[in-house]
Amino acid sequence: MASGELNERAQQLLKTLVECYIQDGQPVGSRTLARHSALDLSPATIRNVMADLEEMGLVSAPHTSAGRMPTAQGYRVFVNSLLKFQSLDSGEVMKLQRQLDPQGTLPDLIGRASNLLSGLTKLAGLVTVPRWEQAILRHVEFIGLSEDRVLAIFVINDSEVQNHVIRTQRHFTPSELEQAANYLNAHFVGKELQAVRTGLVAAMQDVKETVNALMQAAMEAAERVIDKEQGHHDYVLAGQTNLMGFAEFANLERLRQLFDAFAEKRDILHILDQCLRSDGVQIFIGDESGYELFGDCSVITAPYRAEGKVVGVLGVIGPTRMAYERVIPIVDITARLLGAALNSRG
Amino acid sequence: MASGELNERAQQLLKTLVECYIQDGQPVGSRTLARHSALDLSPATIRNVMADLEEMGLVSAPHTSAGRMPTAQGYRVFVNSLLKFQSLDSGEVMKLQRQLDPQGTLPDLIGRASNLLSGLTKLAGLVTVPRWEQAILRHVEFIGLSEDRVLAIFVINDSEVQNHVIRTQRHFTPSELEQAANYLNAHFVGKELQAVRTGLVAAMQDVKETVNALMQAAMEAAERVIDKEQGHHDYVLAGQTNLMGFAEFANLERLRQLFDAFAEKRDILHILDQCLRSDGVQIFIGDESGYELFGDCSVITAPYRAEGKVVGVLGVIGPTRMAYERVIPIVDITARLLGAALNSRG
DNA sequence: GATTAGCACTCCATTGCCATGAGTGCTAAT
DNA sequence: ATTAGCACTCATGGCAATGGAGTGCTAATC
Repeated sequence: MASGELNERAQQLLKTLVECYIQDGQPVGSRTLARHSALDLSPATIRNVMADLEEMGLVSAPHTSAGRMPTAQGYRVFVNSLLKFQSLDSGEVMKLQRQLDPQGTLPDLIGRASNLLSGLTKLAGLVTVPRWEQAILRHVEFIGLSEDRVLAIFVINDSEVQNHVIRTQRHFTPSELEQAANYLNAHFVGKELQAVRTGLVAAMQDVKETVNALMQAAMEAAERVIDKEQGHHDYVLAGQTNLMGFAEFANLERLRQLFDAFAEKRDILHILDQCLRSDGVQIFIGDESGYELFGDCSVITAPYRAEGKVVGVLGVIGPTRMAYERVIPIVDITARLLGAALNSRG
Repeated sequence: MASGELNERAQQLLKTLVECYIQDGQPVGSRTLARHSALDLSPATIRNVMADLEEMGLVSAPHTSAGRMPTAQGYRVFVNSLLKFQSLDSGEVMKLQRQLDPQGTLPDLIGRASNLLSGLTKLAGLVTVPRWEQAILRHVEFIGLSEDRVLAIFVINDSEVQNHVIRTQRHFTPSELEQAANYLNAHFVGKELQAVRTGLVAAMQDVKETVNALMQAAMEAAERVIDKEQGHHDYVLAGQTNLMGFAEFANLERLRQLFDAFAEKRDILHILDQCLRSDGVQIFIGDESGYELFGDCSVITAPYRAEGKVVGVLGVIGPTRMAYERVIPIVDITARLLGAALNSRG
């Protein structure tokens, strides 16, 4: 057979091979394949096809006399063109919707989403904390705490509140603080945070000397707010213990690396970030993510939106040997429902 | 030998037995014990003593022809009366102090403490989020968000801010909101949160009808704040992966139960809560905590204070076979230093 | 009377061995 | 092109033999 293309039959066989392997995690031999594929072929024929698939790098055998298992590349072909999604039954969708009702705090909602993902898929769930691209200042407030400490409260977008303690050079009276807050509210409410910063720099030159020191401090606080708003990537993980069930991670050292990566967050966030730009379900199989660390893992992600804009990513991580046809729709719909929940908090 | 008391020699032997076992995790035999104990005794004599210790339930042998290992009770005697703490070298203390400088946000500080604990002990670190017993209202602020949503901001104690979105029956104008906030600030600032609640109930009857609906909503928000303030136990965990190194947890099922307990938080918090009332380092060995789940774990905790009052607990969790003489002082000093850091945040 | 040497005994862990069975590749027949 | 047949490979599990670490007991010793 030409090494370039996969004929109908080879595809069918690869499909059932992957399915079998996903189901019970053991190399599948020609006889099993013969029984499970709808095709009416003898094991011997199948062995020939397998040899071809192996040459193409889609399957491999752990040793001479074992069956074949799919390679990362094999999985890739499988999900790209052979997979038929399983649509969720409406009961499950209802349950999802119920669990994702928009009540409660934002972190709570995010946590529930992550739990849902892990619960439904029996894998580890990941949901990034949403980040609105444009952060619009709604309100500023200063409250004196002690001699030299002022609490600055920034209300951003719809209901996000950030507060920072500012250390000031001298004491400010309540009326001074109010005056400063009024000034800022009058000039900057409704503006984008970045604009606030640049605006503040300009304003510094006009405003009377008395409050200048405070303004300076406020600006620092604003920068911190911007930093947090833009740089503060974070995600919520759930069900990591689900991963311990899989034979793939029976090796404690392996498991430890994975869990360390979860705690370290950097690498995971890097992967998730890449998905912010895509606009549908994305699938990383094996080390396609670029990290050897995730060697025999797959990551399925989908961005979620609020008011039409992508504000975060959610997904699951598990062994490459996962039930893609089930997991992918779950990730997809969870992203939609989380988006809907965010909108209806509006 | 009488089964009641431990003579000098038996104590000494128990001590070295525990030390040896802690060091390399394997049942220690009479010969090894003879070599490591300062006493000049033959293995045969030691075997006799061991038989006594076994009868008392302080040591046990996994099978006939193996050495002895300490039971939970044996560990208990060890830490209660045989253990000599190892004082930390000043370099380590300096490092601790440096890492725990009071800069940054509160959650950040807590996180660093937890990391330090896990880093120094190579176990899992636990730090509860501090909870000030008295929550004094410093400031209230209402900000209109949309037709029927108002953001309520409560500043509590020194620099803690809580915010809640309230759904209201009708729209409130900014001046109405300001009026309501002024009223609350005038009457309740400086009061304890509980007092605010009862005060609000009383006030509801006086205040004019117009803002009544808002007040009602505010009261709900206040209750939520109180709930969160009082009921919102939480802790920060670090270095859980350290536990994977220990042979005690080589069993994946065992490890999973443990990690699930970390994620579930309930049981862990329950244990930590018990330590709030004690006032020094506390040690749970094996299932002394009351949870079978922590069968071969020990938990070492110490409460930490701010302004003289206990506000939280920190500690570590690891296998019973841990280096108590090193871990205990570390937990102790970390609690002190965290307290100091909290105080100097002013 | 306490301590110790000596000895028989127990039990675990390791090793080597063999049988089994699942599965392959190849070749020749269909 | 497909398939039956066959020799070959390799992982796995059971089994017995072996070695070693350590014990308990008894009798000798200090």
